[in-house]
Amino acid sequence: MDISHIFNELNDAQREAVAAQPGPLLILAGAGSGKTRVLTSRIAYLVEAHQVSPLSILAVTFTNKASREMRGRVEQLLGIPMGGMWIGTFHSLAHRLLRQHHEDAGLPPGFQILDSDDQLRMIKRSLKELDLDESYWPPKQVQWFINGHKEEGRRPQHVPQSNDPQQQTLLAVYSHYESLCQRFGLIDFSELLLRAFELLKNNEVLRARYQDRFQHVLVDEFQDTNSIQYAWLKLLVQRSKNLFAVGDDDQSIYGWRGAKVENILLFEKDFPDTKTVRLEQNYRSTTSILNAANAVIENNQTRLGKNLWTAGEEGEPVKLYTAYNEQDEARFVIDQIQAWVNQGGARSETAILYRSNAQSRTFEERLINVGMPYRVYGGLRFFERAEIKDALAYLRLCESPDNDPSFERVVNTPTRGIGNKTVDQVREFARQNQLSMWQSANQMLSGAGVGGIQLTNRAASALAVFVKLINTIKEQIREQDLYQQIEIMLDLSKLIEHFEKEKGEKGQARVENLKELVTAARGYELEETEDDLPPLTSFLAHASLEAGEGQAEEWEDCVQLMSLHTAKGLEFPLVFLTGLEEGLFPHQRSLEDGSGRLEEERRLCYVGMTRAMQQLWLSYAEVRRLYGSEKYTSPSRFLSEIPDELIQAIRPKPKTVYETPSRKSTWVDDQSTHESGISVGMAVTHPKFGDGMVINIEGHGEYARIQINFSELGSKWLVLAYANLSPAA
DNA sequence: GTTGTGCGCTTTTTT
DNA sequence: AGCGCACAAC
Repeated sequence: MDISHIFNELNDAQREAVAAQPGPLLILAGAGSGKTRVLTSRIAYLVEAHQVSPLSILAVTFTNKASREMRGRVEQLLGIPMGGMWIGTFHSLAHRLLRQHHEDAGLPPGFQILDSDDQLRMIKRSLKELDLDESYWPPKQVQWFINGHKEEGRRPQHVPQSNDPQQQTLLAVYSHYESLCQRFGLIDFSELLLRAFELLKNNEVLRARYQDRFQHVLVDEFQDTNSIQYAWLKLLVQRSKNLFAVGDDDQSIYGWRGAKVENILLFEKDFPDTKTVRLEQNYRSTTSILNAANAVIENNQTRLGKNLWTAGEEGEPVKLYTAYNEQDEARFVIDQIQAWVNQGGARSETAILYRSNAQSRTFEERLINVGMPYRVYGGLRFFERAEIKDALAYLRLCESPDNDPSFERVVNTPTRGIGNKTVDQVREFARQNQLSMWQSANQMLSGAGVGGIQLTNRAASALAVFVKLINTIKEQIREQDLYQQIEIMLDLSKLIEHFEKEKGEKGQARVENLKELVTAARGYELEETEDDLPPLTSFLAHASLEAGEGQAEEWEDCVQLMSLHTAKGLEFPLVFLTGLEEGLFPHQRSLEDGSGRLEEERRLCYVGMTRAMQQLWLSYAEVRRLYGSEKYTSPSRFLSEIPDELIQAIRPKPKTVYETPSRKSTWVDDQSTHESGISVGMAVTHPKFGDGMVINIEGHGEYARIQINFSELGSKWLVLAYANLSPAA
């Protein structure tokens, strides 16, 4: 079979990786080195050259988006649908395994997934039942504790004994939480992974079956795997040893949520005959950008070592703008984008990156001001919105009434006279009798006064209305199409009605979202799904595992705003890396709790810089308003790690002494006074544009251009000779 | 059951 | 500063 079409587009290192003999393979793929191409080509190669059946391939990614893209690209490469190939996120694959073998995994057939919100509620409930005060035991921290242990594969009984009373209490909550979940067949995200791991570990027959089936396992973003994910992979390839792992230690930025870069080192230890291939040729950035990024990452001590190079052109030097404050920073960045657009560039080719989401605001304000379209990534996604979660809770309750988080969520939404007191009583009754809340509600309504808990008449009748409502919905949606089921539920529950009453645009948006849910369901039904679950069950699982895109993607040409973490894996011709200030980036928190955190920040900086294809702008503000108060900043240490000759500093005013004392050579545009006597910082009047302040001067004599920030129009570049300026009164 | 007030916190994000 | 949350008053 002719497989040249797979190889044609690859360089030597890529080819070596793609065509390597089966066995453990570790691909260290630098930023922009064609990582995804290698991964997809490998799959295509296995199928075409080695006649490997798609059925025996398992490919794992971290996000649903990445899975979809990978499947699409493989299918494109092979020209055939790859329906039989298992490809998905760790969580979705684990879910699939658990659905198929729920009995072996000790789960009821209708087990439900808890998202982190639901998990938090469940933890709060555990705290309450154990009589622990939430202010001493912050639920978030308990959640962190529980997930941390699960991600390390530890059940409560595996956590090392400790005399620390605090540890013991946390452990007690962990145990209690676990028993609650088990009792009602609820599974949180980390549980999904842990259960799937234990399923294979403890069940020899199943383990053998999947080890035989998946002859080839491939993982993307291997540096982001946590302990349990790696353990699961190891178990799967125990026999075949055919694990193809692609990752980049320099792009490991999720250590704070349990990812273990060390897994890359362990890999070579766990599989002694591992073949390691380095992909070091970068196809994305100019030499200037790459050199600057390399200079930064070189400061990390714990690296496997890798040096990215490019055959591309040198390009423009990386530029640094020192802003007065965050507004000046925003103004400058957006002026540059404006200029880019004026030269024919697209807005969507530009990205503004920042360390923390709070920084987006200043940029947004400015963008709105100049009327430039933009899109902010991050924030609540579709399935995370309150109204959507309400609707899903109704559906879940109809599907599996013992789902307590859903019960609590909608028992009084819209309000129907079931207050806290009543809910507490139901919860307490459930606890005493080891029942779900749904079961409790039913029993309390029928068998009068069991267990000494007595509902008032009013509460009882309100609760009865709710129980009846759920039963009615259940009855009405039987035998209906998925989207009709949702429509019926929305109608009977009066959810739409409820949000319509909500004042303002917000209520309007919520109603829209609910209608969108119906549309989403319609679309979902048409897709072929990989499981053979009832549509509603399948849809609900899908909703838990995939949060959905931010906004419905308007394909308008707009500036992209996102955090550095979100930018990983993306690329843009023009990139602004903003807020390079000590305490902000690297973040204060990382500086405080040491142990490798700073190196992770540096990797984050590296990730940010390597997003840029043609031009990279760095910026920081000398004064930044944060949490209400103004703070004088000092430039990020990462800036001083870039050699002077690779960076060009541009400033709006004469440099002051205290910053970047090391960088003296290349102040290209620090010209602050023009021969005519006009200088930066001077207030001037323009006959047409009015009053403004000079913020930048470029060039000399009659060719000089001058940038003025007009009080009414914002900043503009003018040719000084024609500007006809006069000193402001 | 809804509405108002005061307090505390504030990195990054996926599933 | 701004938001979300918990509790108190209507």
